[in-house]
Amino acid sequence: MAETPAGGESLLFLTDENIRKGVEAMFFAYRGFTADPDRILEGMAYGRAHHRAVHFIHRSPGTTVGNLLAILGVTKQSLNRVLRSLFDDGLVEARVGKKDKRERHLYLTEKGAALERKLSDAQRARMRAAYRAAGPAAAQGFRTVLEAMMDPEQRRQYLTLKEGTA
Amino acid sequence: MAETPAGGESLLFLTDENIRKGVEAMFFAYRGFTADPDRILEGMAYGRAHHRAVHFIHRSPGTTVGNLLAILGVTKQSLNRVLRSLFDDGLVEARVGKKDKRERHLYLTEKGAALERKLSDAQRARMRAAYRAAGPAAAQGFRTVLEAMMDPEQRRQYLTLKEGTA
DNA sequence: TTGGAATGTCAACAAGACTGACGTAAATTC
DNA sequence: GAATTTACGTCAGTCTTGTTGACATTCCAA
Repeated sequence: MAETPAGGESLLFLTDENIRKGVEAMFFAYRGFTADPDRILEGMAYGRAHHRAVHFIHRSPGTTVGNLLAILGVTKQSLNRVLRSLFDDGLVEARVGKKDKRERHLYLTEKGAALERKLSDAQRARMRAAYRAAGPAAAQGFRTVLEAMMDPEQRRQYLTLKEGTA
Repeated sequence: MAETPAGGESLLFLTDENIRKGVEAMFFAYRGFTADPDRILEGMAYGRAHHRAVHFIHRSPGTTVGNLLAILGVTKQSLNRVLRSLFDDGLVEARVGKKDKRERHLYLTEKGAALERKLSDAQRARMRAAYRAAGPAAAQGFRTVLEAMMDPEQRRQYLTLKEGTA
């Protein structure tokens, strides 16, 4: 067995054991990640699906239904159910496209923006606490690994978003 | 506005913008994280819930139903549905406790272990590729942030598992 | 003008979670 | 030894979020 290579590049961090720990960390952390918004939403007539829709509409105001479909990776029937309730409750409004009148551009209303703020404040508070506790280098590593874990298509969308509104 | 503090401890990585990127990275990465096992399971009569059960039974052979309940954070009715199908298909077996005969200790059969291997190999392959691409320091940071993001109770369970079978 | 794209909608269904209620056996406590 | 609590199973019903399939509308583009 080789000792830790002197020239850096130790691959000891790639053991099955170490990888499994990463898998379990991801499982437990995701529960924490969604816990706060879930708590806020329970009792309201909304769930995680509404949170996601509201998040990405906030993120990319004027996005189309089709675009949102691609980002969320669900069927239009599924998204439509969510959007309809958001329309009905006056959280989201759709404006017919100027160039292409088939498209609906989606925007948050004041009420929708308020909910979005409430949800993302809660979620960000936890993420910020974790970043602060772990430090800048760890936070950077965290993002690097997550980006490497995405499917290429998801990564493309993530990066597009990242640059988009910035 | 202050410039970057010279004495280290820059808190610039805690901006809303940076935190939001972390949130979105988590969202997209989790899709990748579950994609491979999901693909394997689709078509079989199983889903993500079965994967989780099989994973933790493999991880802690002889664990009790109540313990599994606590780890997975679901109701007994929900878990029971999953366990029943795993029993029926001969992937998991339950042995009555020796000391406390109310308890059922859960074990994977050969067949169950084979499925577990198939699923976790796929999931680990992705995690390993991400680790390799990101490097050891990033991998360490990744775990640190994830641990800081868990609820205290989840973290306790995660750490117990970590030390448990090692 | 016609084909295909973008969208909406109806219906049916499945997985996976939930609550509530009830039952049984075994352990623990009084 | 009786009463209570614990661990587990199960029946029944509900909710959210996802799925397919089918069909209509609108409208851009070749």
